[in-house]
Amino acid sequence: MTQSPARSTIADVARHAGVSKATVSRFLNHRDTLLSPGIAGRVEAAIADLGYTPSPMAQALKRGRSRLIGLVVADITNPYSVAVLRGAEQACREAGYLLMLFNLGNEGERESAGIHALSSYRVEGFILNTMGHDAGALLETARQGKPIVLVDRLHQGLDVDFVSLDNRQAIYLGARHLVDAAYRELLLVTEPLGGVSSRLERARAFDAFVREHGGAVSGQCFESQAQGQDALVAALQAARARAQARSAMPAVISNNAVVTLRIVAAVAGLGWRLGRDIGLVGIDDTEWAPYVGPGISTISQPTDELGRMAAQCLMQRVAGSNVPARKALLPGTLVARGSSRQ
Amino acid sequence: MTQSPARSTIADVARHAGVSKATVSRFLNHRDTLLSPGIAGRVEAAIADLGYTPSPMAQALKRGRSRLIGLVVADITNPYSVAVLRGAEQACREAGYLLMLFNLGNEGERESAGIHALSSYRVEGFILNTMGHDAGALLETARQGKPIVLVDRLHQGLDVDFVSLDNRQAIYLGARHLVDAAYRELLLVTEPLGGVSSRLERARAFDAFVREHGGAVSGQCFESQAQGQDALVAALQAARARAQARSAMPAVISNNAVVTLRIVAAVAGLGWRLGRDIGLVGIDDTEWAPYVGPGISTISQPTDELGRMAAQCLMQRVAGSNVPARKALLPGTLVARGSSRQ
DNA sequence: TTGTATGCGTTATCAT
DNA sequence: ATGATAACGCATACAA
Repeated sequence: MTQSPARSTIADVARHAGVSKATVSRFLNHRDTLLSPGIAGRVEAAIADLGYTPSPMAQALKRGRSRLIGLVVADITNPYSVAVLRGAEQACREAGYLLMLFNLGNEGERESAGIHALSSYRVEGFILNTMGHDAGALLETARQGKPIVLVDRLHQGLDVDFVSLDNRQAIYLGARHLVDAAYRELLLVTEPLGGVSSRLERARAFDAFVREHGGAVSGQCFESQAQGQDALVAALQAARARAQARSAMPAVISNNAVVTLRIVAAVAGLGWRLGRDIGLVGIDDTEWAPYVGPGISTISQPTDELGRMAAQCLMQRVAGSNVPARKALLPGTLVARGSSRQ
Repeated sequence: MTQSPARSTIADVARHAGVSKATVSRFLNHRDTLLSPGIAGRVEAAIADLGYTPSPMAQALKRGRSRLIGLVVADITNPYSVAVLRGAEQACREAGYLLMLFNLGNEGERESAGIHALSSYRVEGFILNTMGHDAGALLETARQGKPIVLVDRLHQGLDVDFVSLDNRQAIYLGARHLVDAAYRELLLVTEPLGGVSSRLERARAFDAFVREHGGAVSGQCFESQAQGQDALVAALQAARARAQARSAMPAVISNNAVVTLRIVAAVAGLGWRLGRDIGLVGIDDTEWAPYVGPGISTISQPTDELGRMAAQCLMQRVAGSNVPARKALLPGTLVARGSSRQ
């Protein structure tokens, strides 16, 4: 493997074109304003000749701007995170930014480490989809004037842009759909609330929905943990018993795709059939939803939009905008399938 | 939002501790070898006081080492890519490297742009999971002495480290399992071969398997495209017809999770039942595999291992190792479920 | 319009 | 053992 010449620098170009480094730099940055016709051509040719590309590192050092955006996700394995990531990456790229990714792998304590690592690379802003269990590092970067956009999860005491599914609308959409399909005993299954804003909001919206429907509809909330399949099975059985006691039909609203699979497993274990013995609507529409059991009804999140919007909010801030913190709530859409047929 | 003081530099620390910049730098880099007891303490205190962190940008500029690894994936939406990414990120982080991600979004032509973008940030090496339709940029970076590790897909004319599922072993494992379950008419469904090494290898292994079994087992290969569901349905029907003509059972081997879902959809559309009317083993074990139909039998790839190994190979190269290009083939494991019960 | 000189935050080479 | 200084690649204030 022939070790080829190191990549050329602005000095090389200058020498090659017989001009000064400053001139080359000007050609790069102020081509239109300050430039002499003949020289410009020579510089351009030299750049092409040497295949010169500016070093973003050096530029960052000089300008204090890195054209880098930091993205911290709680768990890259979560399809939701990936979907958002996708949209965000696209928007950033189109704006000439590159994304630096930090995955917490569900170890929330590492959030601070992630922020610091990215921060040290002088990223110009952060997109965060984390639990927010580490307010310190965040407050610090916010105080340093680095823009932050929160996705899906709000963090306490942090007055920054926020992009999320309209949780209330989504829960109402799903619950109403179930009620319309004659289900009357509802169970919201969520991962442990644990102060996570989106989960709390959904739980609250669920309560509100049930309350608004007086005695006609009754509902409970169950916090499911990965290890606690037995408890989930029990909760399902209890819900069905309550329903049968008043000759009603039970149905479950699932808080995300991971929980949906847990419910599917529990239902299968009980020998029940979705849509016949128990209804189900899950938040997050996945590629497999149509093919599990009779098809899982879902509330689809506009994930690409969420990612794009997060990135765009951030770009505005990076560009200097100083408007008050915004909250962007995007609506979910219902995809009805067999699991909620009456 | 109070614009807090800019982050402190090595000069600040030096002033604070009443020493020279060089001394601080020494404390940071050669603490053990050259150091006076008292001074060290003062520097350490100053660093703690000011919350100083070195700027990787400046370090990169000076050292020519960025502690950055570039990861280019064909499609971040592909669960396989994500799984590998996960393993790679972890290994990199543990080695003190950060990952810069570039997603092609299935637009292969952007590969060159991605390589160049990352390259300009002076990443120290590349992990690539792409189609390799753009050999130019790759050859160039290889010639620049930047290590490259290919994951899953080999690129022509590029003699670099390669980490992948043992495709032959995986296909044989799946095919033998189906034959053991009394399926005799096999159909390999893959995305269009199009010169993608992993797909070609699997197709070849499949052919070899069929050949080795003489007339007892017969097999065909079908290239499925996203838009061509009808063609897939027809291929399935044809396979079943061939099977029935010799009173045998048909079964499908799917090349990856995306194709598996297409097959599931086609089978559902035909009103067939997996495991009864047609067998199925899919490469890639996903979270939903147990819950689709009677459960999808799969060949599970050691994705985390693949990612880790790719990263570790790269780290070795980055550290200067110059051993000949390696090929690491990791075995898949069979997860038998309802879709292949005889 | 172009060139010279300086500094961004580090590290390394010289001195001392 | 420590300090002054140059250099990494670039952009800019200033001088010409």
